[in-house]
Amino acid sequence: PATLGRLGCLQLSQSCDLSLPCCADEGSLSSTKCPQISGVRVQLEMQALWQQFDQLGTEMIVTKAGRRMFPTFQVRISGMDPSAEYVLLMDFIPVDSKRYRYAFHSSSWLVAGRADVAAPSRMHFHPDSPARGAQWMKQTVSFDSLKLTNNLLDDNGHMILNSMHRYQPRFHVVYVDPAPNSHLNAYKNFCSFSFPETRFMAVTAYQNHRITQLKIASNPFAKVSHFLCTSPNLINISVPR
Amino acid sequence: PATLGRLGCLQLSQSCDLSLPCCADEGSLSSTKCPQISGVRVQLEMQALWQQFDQLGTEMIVTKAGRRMFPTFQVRISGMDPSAEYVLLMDFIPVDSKRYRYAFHSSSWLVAGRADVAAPSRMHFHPDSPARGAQWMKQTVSFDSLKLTNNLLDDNGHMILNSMHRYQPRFHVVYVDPAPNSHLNAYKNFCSFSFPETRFMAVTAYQNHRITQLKIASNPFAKVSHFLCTSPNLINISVPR
DNA sequence: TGATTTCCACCTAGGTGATAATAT
DNA sequence: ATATTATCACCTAGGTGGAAATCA
Repeated sequence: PATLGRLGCLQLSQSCDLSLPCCADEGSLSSTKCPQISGVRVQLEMQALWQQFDQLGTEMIVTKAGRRMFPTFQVRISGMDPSAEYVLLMDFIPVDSKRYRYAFHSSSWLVAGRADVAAPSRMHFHPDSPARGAQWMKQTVSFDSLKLTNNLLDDNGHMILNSMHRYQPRFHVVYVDPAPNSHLNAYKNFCSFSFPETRFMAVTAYQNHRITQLKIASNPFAKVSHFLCTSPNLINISVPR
Repeated sequence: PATLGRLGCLQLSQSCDLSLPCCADEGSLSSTKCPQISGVRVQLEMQALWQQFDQLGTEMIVTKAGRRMFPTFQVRISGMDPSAEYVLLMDFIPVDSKRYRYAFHSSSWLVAGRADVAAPSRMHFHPDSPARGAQWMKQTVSFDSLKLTNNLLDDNGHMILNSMHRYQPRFHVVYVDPAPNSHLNAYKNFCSFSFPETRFMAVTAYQNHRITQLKIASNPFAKVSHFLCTSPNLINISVPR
């Protein structure tokens, strides 16, 4: 990420209001947005896989050193101004103010009290930022370099999350306005997208065995994946294309 | 590489005139260049290693599938306009019109006739192109994705070279002029750099054993490198930092 | 015979979940 | 008890030169 001074001051809400339907396109109020933003459309990649995880209750490992997400957050973008410059970012907002624990006997998540003090809120800039709309729309945009950590003092630019808390990934498209004083209407120059099926519980170790099995079956980096895919006693785990 | 239509038509010489000293900065005739180009300075990284290879007579493997260069061509750039947009590219020009063969008994290269028909001349765009000067100057620019092939019908965008021919890598900095009709003075909008110590012989298998040994000693991907670095009978091979 | 191709063992580099040890 | 940490074997992915086979 180069100097991003021209982005202005983005005002993003830091909580997910569940009383409103969490629609995939929060930027649909096109009349309030600049033309470089108003037409932007975003499609989640690997949606079937995300949904399969979501049905079981997605868990994402957080470690001190930082751990990648699986599935990886990937989107396909359309409707950008091909010659305009954009910055793409992600953040994670708490789904609620609760701390959870997993009840193995009932295989379900229970509320274990109020949320811990919020972890330092960070933005993850896609490393190709800034780039032109044509570049972003050319192919799938992948956040595979994004890593999750539970280290409050993390110095590697990873996303800091509280273990045993639920999070909603959020994706932002910011138009880099070359005009002077563009900060005066910065609110017109970005839009945000949330995909409910990408919500997850941050954990330091997997709790739900079925999540573990689906990770192994679908992540090529997880060990003995080839065997498990054809193992008869796990035949019920099917991995969507 | 995005659409590069604005680059105009570059006229680059396709031969290396050895009657002139092959200086590192061919773009020093600053009066004929635009301000975004005239100040550009380029420094070869790993120069000591390049020189060590050059003294032995550098060889680079070419394969049908494409092989990376070692050492990798890397440069540090200064003097760009931080906010101007540039494209960085490389090409390879024949050092002479000769075909060579290696005489093992004398451990030297002999002329084996006139050059074969020239391989299709290609440009390799640095994959980060186009980008602003600030981005390019921030850190070393590495062409580690560049691959060499001897396959005349290569379909992977690799650089096509004739085996047993000598080549001079060349590096180009192109200013992406946003002005209309910028093609009219495209010759002002780029500069080129050649580093004599990066010349090499394209081969399908190493000929000079000392080159093989230096590759093994200095390339972390070459096998048993750790052992060879400390092996007493190869103690004469020192790898510069 | 010299040059090229194919295949391979052996690396680097780094992403996995399992496990055992440790912390709270 | 429950949660976290460190370590590890085992993967993916891909860059090496060596050796044997093949080509011209």
